[in-house]
Amino acid sequence: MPVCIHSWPQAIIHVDGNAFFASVMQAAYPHYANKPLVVGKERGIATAISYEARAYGITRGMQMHEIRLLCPHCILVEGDYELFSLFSQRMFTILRTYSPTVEEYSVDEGFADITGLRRPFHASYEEIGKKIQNDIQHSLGIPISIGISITKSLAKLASESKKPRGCTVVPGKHIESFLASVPIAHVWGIGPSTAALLTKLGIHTARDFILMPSAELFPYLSKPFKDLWHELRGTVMHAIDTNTKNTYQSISRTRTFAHPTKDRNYLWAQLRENIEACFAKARRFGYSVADVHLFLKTQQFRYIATSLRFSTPQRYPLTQLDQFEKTFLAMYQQKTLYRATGCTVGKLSQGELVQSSLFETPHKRAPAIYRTMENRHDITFGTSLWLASEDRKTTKHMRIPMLTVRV
DNA sequence: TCTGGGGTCCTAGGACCC
DNA sequence: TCTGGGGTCCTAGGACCC
Repeated sequence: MPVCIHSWPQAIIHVDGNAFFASVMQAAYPHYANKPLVVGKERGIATAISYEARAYGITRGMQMHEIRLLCPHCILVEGDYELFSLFSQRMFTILRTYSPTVEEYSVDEGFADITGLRRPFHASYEEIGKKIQNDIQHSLGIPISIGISITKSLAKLASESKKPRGCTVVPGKHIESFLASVPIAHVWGIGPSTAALLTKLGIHTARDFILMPSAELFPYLSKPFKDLWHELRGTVMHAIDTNTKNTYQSISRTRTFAHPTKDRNYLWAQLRENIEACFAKARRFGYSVADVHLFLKTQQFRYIATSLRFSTPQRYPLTQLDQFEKTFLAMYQQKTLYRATGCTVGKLSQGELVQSSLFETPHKRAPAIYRTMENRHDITFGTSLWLASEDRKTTKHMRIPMLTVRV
């Protein structure tokens, strides 16, 4: 079976904002332009790194103090996520002036189907790609990389191959030669585990991968990787998904402590905050919650976890507090040092709370209490005071009045 | 990579049923 | 009671992404 089919059965473009968060900050604040800049001050680690800062060897996840050692004059800023979202929306608006079939894959990257646009634009696909790139650069002031090929997976690899400001075109005829230069571990969808497996099979490049016959390869692979094999050979397995994301399968919240701790009250307060945050987000999207997954993470990166299932989906964690606390106490061990807690809620259902079952105590006041909480940011639950006492070392003027809740 | 946070999808295998 | 086979549903956990 030949790998190459026609050069352009369809044309898919991948648009990738280069160092997106850092580039947006540089575009929005001209005095940051062309200077080493790192976003992520609020979390203490590098989230996005401008190309000027990369030259100093700064990498993702690096701590702020390490960054200062490498580059003392580096600008460290907090992320402005509303600003990033605004730039993102404008980037996609520009893309939609070329094609209605656009997928917003994430805040800083997307796909579009540009099949058949050569005639109306009197231009090659490469020229169209460069035009989009220039439009975005001129109106938003941020650099993007472009990849154009015949499937999403190939277009993504194409845009990855040259950053920043690359425009790489891979027609069907050139798939094989292009993929020869792509190490298997760099392929979108191949992680460390699968890369190790494929290497054992003698596959080192993406070209090796697509030239291995399916009869030999597929017994080792699960569905996503079989799909990827087809995508890289030019068969569309992943259509462009134009639906805007407004639903969730799960919502999670986890926080790593500034300092690891054994303190039971502090841990419970932290876990409680994560639970509240998950439910708050769920309510914002109109969800009730049937599954709650709680975990403690030890300093050794071990997870102790428990899942709970409600027969009646819940909107307010307050009504299940006793159960959560019992669960927490069952997981907690005095002598263990913990670094984080977390909560994931799942089995989300739309709509108002249905009638409580016979054996679950209804808490009629919960909605009113939560409405108060959501309108009054200076009020918090009693347990959060433990957070205040622990954080007092670093936070000088934290004001947390207590709301005593009896249910 | 001495390891932050928020997601999705897939699969093996157990439970249960006929 | 034993033996055999097949289907569905669900869950925990793996793998991967930005």
